Amino acid sequence: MIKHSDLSKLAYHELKKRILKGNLAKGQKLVQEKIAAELGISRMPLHKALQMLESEFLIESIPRKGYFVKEHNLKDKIDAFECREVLEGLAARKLAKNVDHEKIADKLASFFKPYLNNSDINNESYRKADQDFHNTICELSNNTVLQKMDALANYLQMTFTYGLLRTPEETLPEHMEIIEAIREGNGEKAELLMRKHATITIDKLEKELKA
Amino acid sequence: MIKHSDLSKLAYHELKKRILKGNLAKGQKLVQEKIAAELGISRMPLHKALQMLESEFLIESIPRKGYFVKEHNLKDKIDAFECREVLEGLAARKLAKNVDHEKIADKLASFFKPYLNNSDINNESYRKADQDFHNTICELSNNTVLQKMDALANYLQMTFTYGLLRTPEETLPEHMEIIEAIREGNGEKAELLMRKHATITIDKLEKELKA
DNA sequence: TCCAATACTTTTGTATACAAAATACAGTAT
DNA sequence: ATACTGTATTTTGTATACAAAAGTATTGGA
Repeated sequence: MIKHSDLSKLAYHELKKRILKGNLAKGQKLVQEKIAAELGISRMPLHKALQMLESEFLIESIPRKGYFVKEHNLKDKIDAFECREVLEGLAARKLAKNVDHEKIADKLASFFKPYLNNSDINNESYRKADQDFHNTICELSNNTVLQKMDALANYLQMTFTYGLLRTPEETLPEHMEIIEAIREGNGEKAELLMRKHATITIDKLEKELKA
Repeated sequence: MIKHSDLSKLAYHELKKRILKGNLAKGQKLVQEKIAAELGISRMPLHKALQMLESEFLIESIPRKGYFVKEHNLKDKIDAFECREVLEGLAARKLAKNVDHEKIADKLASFFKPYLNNSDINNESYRKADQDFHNTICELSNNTVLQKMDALANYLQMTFTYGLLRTPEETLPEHMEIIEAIREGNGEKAELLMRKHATITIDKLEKELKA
């Protein structure tokens, strides 16, 4: 049990939290000296933290000007969701074709057990299960590039979307269908269902964009 | 010897070049002080460059140990290619559904004009056209997340694969088919063909993996 | 009053210095 | 000879200092 103080990681997590909580306004400039003083560290580890946040698209750097909190509009969310659609489709296909597809299906199903035959679903808790479901699918995909990419796309979408985009009543059956396709070992079906699952949400977002 | 304009960017490009050329062996440790002295800069801008390379999966950092040139095996290449398959499929679909799909098809076709009805194709030059084709598809997709992600996946694959994986005679007709689907405005067909195009290459890579 | 040129302040980019951890090494005990 | 241990060296992590660019305020002129 070795604790590395690692100031840059601490700064990274603190700033990430602030951006997500909305404590730092979109478009706001992040003055290095100011933040460093606020966090009680020097600019060097802070700089490392800022670069990590930049590679996650949370902030952006303009040379000789500084770092700015990125503004994410609906279009960006849709873009991220579109990528997630195809990436998680790929992940679902790979899981279904995995030799352990039945075990994997069991694990995925476990996230939703509490909500089956339940007429009064707690939104916040279901949201967590939904997140676990999508994350696990990519983690088990056995594709390292996919894991990193989906984390990004997923993240961009999650971060700036508070609450559920669709109701548990709507998405729960879709989730279970995907899980069953994986259990059957039907890769093409699993991919198709996963993509359909995402497409419905994208359509909803696009209607918002037009409105 | 480097002019004082943007030392970190210059260091980034220099190191990237060295890694790609293979001047830096895979797994090799990058001692900061040493490289900084070599490039004639301090550790601060070098550090920035190292972090940029890390976010591109070219090197990896182990806390308190240092940065190491990443080793990319065949499995990693296949992983990257699988992501590219679905991401560029998405891009092709979006292009076909774009109002300007005919113009886009013309632009894409222009890359391959010199090779049509040509029995003696120069491999190196065709490789460049192939790269342009794939890059342009993502650039025109009008999806910022896709653009960045595909650059990564594409990059990982390109970097460590010298030469063509399949012959021009084999891939040229596939490219033209994709372009025609885009010209027709048939998104589903364009996506399907693009994925098929990638899948054939993945199968080839997977056979190598087993051998 | 308005504009522009210039001085001043702030902020980023870069270099250097120092502390702490990791690594290499030598010497000792078994 | 080998394993262990304490010490020296190397290397990373962090802080501070300074130079250059960007931003802001001020002053002088029309």
